[in-house]
Amino acid sequence: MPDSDAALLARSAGLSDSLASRLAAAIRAGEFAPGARLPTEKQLVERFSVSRAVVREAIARLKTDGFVETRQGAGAFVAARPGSANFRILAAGGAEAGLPEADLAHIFELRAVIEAGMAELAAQRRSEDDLIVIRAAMAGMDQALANAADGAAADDAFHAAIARAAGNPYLAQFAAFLSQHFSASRALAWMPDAVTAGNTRASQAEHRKLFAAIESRNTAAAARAAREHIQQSAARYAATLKKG
Amino acid sequence: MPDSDAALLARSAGLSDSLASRLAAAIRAGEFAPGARLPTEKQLVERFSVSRAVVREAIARLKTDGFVETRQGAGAFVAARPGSANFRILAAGGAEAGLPEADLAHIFELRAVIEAGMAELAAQRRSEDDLIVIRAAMAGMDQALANAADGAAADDAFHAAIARAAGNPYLAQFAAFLSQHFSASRALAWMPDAVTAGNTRASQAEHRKLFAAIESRNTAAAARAAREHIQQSAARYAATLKKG
DNA sequence: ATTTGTCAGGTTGTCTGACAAGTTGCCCCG
DNA sequence: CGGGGCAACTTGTCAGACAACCTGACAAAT
Repeated sequence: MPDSDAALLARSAGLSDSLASRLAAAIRAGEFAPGARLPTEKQLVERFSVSRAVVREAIARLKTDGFVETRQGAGAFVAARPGSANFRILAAGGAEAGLPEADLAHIFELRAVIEAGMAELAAQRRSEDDLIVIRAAMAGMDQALANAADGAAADDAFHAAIARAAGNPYLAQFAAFLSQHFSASRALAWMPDAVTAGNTRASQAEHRKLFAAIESRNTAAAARAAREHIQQSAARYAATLKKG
Repeated sequence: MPDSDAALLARSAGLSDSLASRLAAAIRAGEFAPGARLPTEKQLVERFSVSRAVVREAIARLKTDGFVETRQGAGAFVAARPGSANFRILAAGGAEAGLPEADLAHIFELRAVIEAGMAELAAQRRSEDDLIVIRAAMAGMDQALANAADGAAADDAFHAAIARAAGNPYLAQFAAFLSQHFSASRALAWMPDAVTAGNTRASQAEHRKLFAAIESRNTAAAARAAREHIQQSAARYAATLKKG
């Protein structure tokens, strides 16, 4: 980071956001080593020609991101493991921008790994109650399919029920976190076009296969079915995007 | 949330932190529905008897946590999926507190799923260069073992090299994120006690098995070996904790 | 009747100055 | 040489002001 920043921060994205990103980048680049002290608020004010309020909001953001810790009277220090407090998918750019296609493939792959592992555990641990909930979600999708209605909610419920059956809250939480990035994919899967094209029907067949494996406690088959479902979903999603 | 808050915020943890937690809790409790508008800064100032700076920092924190979005001139609005922007492991309590034993088991399980999936992909995609790096890390651990030195760094390098070989940056990033919560486990694995007890030697044998599977492109064996390694690590960790 | 332009009020973003609370280092005194 | 205490510095909070922006309503023009 240059000593004095003549090139000011981008005002378009908000001064504090710009400054926060800038400082985070500097920390990631090793410009400030873990444990080292950051410049004081006053110094940052002068260097970036912004008010102290802006600096404080930027620092606050870095705090909640786990990059720095502050001690009143002492200063702000780079955390021992900067930025490791939480896991983000979004590119540094922003929340709105869609992800590049290659990244999307990687995230689908990550999701396949998680869903396969979860299906395996669900096949081991599912209770009878779990089966009831999963069956209900499948019935909901069947009904939506018959009435040409939107079954996205039932789709969500299906995967959530499997996550619950796996009996690991962290795994479930992470699966939910990932699936959030695929709301577009699920919405697309239940659009009229997809239904008439048979995509939705194919998806439902995969659901059925997955459920059968979980019901019969066949862990290997469950993992295979889950992975297959995610991979096919990704393929259908890509195809639909290309057409539309 | 009561209309006027006579019971003020806990000053001990910082006013803005308290207020942020409070608002986040209110959102999670459904008090503010997704898309709904939050009270204005002025109203929050009056309700909680704090300055606007505190309110703004609290809102800023909620923004980076993905709970709210603000539009200048319009107001602050609850996000569509509050709190789903990032994945956290830490309990709501704080960063310092160690996790309960049951949670630790669940996280080990999540880690096993990830490492197994990663090993499988690494077995498919590893290049000759990848093998060289992995071999180097194993040699480093061998040397540390022979000299009774600390091989934790080489241990890290070994797992990082496999993550790299898997060719999926998101998967690697998440694995690194998870492994961060096990620095204590790895440090324990390389303590003198562990070495003399043969734990370290056992771990190294598992590493070797995993490497062999990746080298020979045996995906199933790689997944099995990775899972085994994580499970055994967890068992050794728990045993060491109980003794020490 | 519909559209367009303007305006006023409200809300968030930023600036400025000040004081309180806490830390750190140094000087002076014993 | 050691320790107490003070002074400078830093972060946390408060208060008031203006700028940038959004929203809804009203008036004018088509």
